[in-house]
Amino acid sequence: MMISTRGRYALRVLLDLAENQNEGYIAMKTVAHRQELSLKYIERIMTVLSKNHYVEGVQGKGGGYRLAREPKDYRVGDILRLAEGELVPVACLECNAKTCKRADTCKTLPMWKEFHHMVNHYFDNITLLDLMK
Amino acid sequence: MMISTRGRYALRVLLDLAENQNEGYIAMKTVAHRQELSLKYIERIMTVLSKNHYVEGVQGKGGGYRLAREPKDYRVGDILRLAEGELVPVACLECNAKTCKRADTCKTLPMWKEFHHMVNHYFDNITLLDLMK
DNA sequence: TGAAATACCTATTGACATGGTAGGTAAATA
DNA sequence: TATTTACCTACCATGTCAATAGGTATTTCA
Repeated sequence: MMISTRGRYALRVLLDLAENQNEGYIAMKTVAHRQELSLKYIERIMTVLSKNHYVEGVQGKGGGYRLAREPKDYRVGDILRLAEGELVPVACLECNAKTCKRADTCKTLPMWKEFHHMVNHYFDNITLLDLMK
Repeated sequence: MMISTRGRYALRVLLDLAENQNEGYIAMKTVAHRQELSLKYIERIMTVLSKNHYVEGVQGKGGGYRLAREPKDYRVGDILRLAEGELVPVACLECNAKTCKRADTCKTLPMWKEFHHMVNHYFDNITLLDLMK
């Protein structure tokens, strides 16, 4: 599995925020209920999004999260990479993978590389706005 | 991670067999050494390939495996699906996943479906012969 | 005919990721 | 002051991955 719940839930929450943008700050309790997700789990995911300025959080009563930019300025690829770590479908391509000594002669590596590129390109060409339609 | 070692090793072994096709039956001991893979692990992978007639195995001294068809008749997608199980990048799409009750209204599902299709299409359009070049 | 080499079979294991849960603290509002 | 919220840290159950271990059955070759 390449896309886990972390990335998928992050996307769904952001999408929820996007669709209710006019409501201002939205409590995760509300989103959790609407999306039928665990509040605690969402909170963990939002921490990352908040620290990377994908959302703005306000504590206290009446607080919550809201998008930091326009839906059209969120690329799905960025969201997934942030939530999941890297969007790498094959271990050989991980950035911290010690270079395989067979890399020079490996007949499959080019295929994996092209695939990797295709995957990222696919998700980078979809925005939150696209998903709202 | 979507493509694990099982699929990648299966591919490498088949590719090795393809490139040494004229040698007849090739012992996995040889391939394991050439590819720097664990013999025991390869054996487990080959069992599946053998049962599905991707390779023909002969026991005993001088035995080994050989391809059952021409390299051009092996699709990478088929090999990966056989070794890995399914080639599904997102859990919602697994065939045994109980249908999500949000599926009808889910705004992300179409994206996952298209992605899933793209992934399979990509690997189904590559053959062993392509990789040999 | 016996030794060696091979595919084939079953069980086990350590490490790690996944998908959460639990239990709080800090800040803001009503 | 009570309540609501984001924010923080720790923990845990489960499953998958990537092998390893130890054998058996079959075939060839000397």
